[in-house]
Amino acid sequence: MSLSLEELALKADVSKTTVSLVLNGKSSIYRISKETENRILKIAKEHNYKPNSIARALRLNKSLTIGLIIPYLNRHFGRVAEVIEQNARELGYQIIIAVTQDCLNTEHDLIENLYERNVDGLILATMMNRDQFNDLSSKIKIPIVLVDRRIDGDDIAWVVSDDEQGTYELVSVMCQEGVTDIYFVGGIEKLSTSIDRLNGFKKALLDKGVECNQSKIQQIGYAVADGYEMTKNIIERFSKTPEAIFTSAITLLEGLLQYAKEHKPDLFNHTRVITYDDHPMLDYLQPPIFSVRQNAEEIAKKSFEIMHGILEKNRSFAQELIKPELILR
Amino acid sequence: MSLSLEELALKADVSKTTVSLVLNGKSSIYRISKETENRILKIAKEHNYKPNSIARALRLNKSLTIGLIIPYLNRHFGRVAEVIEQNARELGYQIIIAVTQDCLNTEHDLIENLYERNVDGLILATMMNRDQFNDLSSKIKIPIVLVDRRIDGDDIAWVVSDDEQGTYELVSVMCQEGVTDIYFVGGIEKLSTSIDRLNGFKKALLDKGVECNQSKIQQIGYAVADGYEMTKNIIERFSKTPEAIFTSAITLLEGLLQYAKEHKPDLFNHTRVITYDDHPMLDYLQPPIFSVRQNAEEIAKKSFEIMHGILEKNRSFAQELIKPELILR
DNA sequence: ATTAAGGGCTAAATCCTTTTAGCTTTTAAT
DNA sequence: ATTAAAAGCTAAAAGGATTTAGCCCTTAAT
Repeated sequence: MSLSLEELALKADVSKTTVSLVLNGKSSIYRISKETENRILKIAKEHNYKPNSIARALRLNKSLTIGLIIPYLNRHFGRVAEVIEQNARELGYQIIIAVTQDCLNTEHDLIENLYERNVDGLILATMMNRDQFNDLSSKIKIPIVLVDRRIDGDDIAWVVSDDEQGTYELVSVMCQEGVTDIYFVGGIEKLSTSIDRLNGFKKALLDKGVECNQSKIQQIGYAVADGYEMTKNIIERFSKTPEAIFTSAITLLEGLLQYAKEHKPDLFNHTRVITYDDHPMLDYLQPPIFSVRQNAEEIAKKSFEIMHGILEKNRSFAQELIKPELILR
Repeated sequence: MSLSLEELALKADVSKTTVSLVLNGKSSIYRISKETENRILKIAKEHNYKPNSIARALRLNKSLTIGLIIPYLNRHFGRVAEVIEQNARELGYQIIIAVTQDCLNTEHDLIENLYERNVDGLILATMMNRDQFNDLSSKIKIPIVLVDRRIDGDDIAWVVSDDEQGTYELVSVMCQEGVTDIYFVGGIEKLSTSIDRLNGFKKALLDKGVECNQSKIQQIGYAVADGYEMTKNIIERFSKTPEAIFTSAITLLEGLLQYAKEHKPDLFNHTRVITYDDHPMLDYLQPPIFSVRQNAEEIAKKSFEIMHGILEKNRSFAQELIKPELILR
């Protein structure tokens, strides 16, 4: 294992140039004879030659490595990461992974760090706004594909779930059942996921002729504790128990469930709960909680596809809205 | 950004050797004058110089990169990966991640691949047996730390949850309540996780004077479908409904729940269910399902710690059994 | 017989750092 | 005044691959 071009050249009694040319399929361009070519290929195979990837990266300024920066490796992003890795591997790329914990500074540090470490591209679930992103783009000369959270812009590549449509459809189901007194338990306000889900939410209500009351909308963050807090606010602030609550992430649903268990065990007697994000365990909760399942596999596949297109087929940026799936129980 | 040693040298009007020596803190060893040193440091700072990590890796034969190979990026391994990444980052290492889907061939390919890509070490949730591992070790000249699944051997580094003890304690709780007719729904038979959990299971029963009937033990695999299958077998083969079922992973519990929902909605009326692995949603299932929570954070922390010790403090291998936590609801 | 074209291969530069061995100049000691 | 030691720095090699420019030899053409 791990012998060098030079050693191969010695064994084949040719120069390392020749070996390199042959192994890179340039025999005919450089008129290496069939005989020499076969000899070299045979010896390379016998010794299971693999080019030293570091030396290659140095020379070619190309590391076949993609940086993946996401907030957490939770169920959703874990699945996204898993599928990105598999797709990447098939095309010879490796994935360097790093988690931000939804901290903007950490995100910046990580981007800089991976950039300096010569990744060929970055796939990013970002917290940046448009200005911050543009700043970054001007400094960084490698392709960036946003995943899960988009930033508007004509030349920004992204792949996200169709959050607005998904939420719209889910909330519409409630509306069609005549339930329109729905509370919105939201995440980090400025992220596209929040904005889009809130828009879908409002649109569904408007379609039923209901103007959404601002007091029914809360947005703190995506942590479990935030879900707990927002549920608490809803239950304690209003005398009337809500007809329904929409949590815009599974973590927020967890927070809601926790609050309900501790302080409002009869919540489900009066209140329907629906949520963005699906989870298999929801199948076993009583009463049934309707949900929207994001297609993590498709999101992952497309985002690497776009990256690969930019890196190797000089395609330019692309944007993809992935259809989520309504799960009614 | 990204200017080279040579360019810095030009600006500082010294050789690149001098710049390199200064930036690597070897000024005094090589008697570089304070004045020159400061000048170089200042210029380097002004231009935010960062050494090209690829060139560095080539020269030093050290990439500051660790390969992490795990079966899936599910909740457990996702958390492990997340914490490993954070710990690694603090010490200047990057994590290259790859998933095997519990396929031994994939695992082999990945190990070879990462090894050729010059990772400094491997953290591995392996499917290999001892012979396969020894074979590998002789070929591969970088440190390996096993995580989650151990292989017996005096010189093999591993960090795993104390599966035997955890299962023992959990099953003992049932026994103390007088429930000893317990069925074992297991995973991939040859893995240490399965072996240890089964041992803990048997030991708990033996302590109560109950010899475990082989027919109550099933081991297919860790997939949800396997859990479904094993539950089906238990329910359909035996006329008497079991007093209790132990699932040895959360995925197997999911399979059980699915089967129960479809074919045996009254399962919980007669049967207690306990499981290895915890999950927040379990808090909201009725009736309560007792569980064993693995300390993913500690597992992750220790495994990187051992790796780091081997790489930088020439410590040798180490083995750590991490205490899990009983969760009684 | 000379030139041109083509066939078959390679030397050397390049990517950027790190590190060894050693050069030149100054200072101190005898 | 000579030698030895110290101070301050650098040339060049090494690490392993890729690629450009070009060498040498044979064959064909004029």
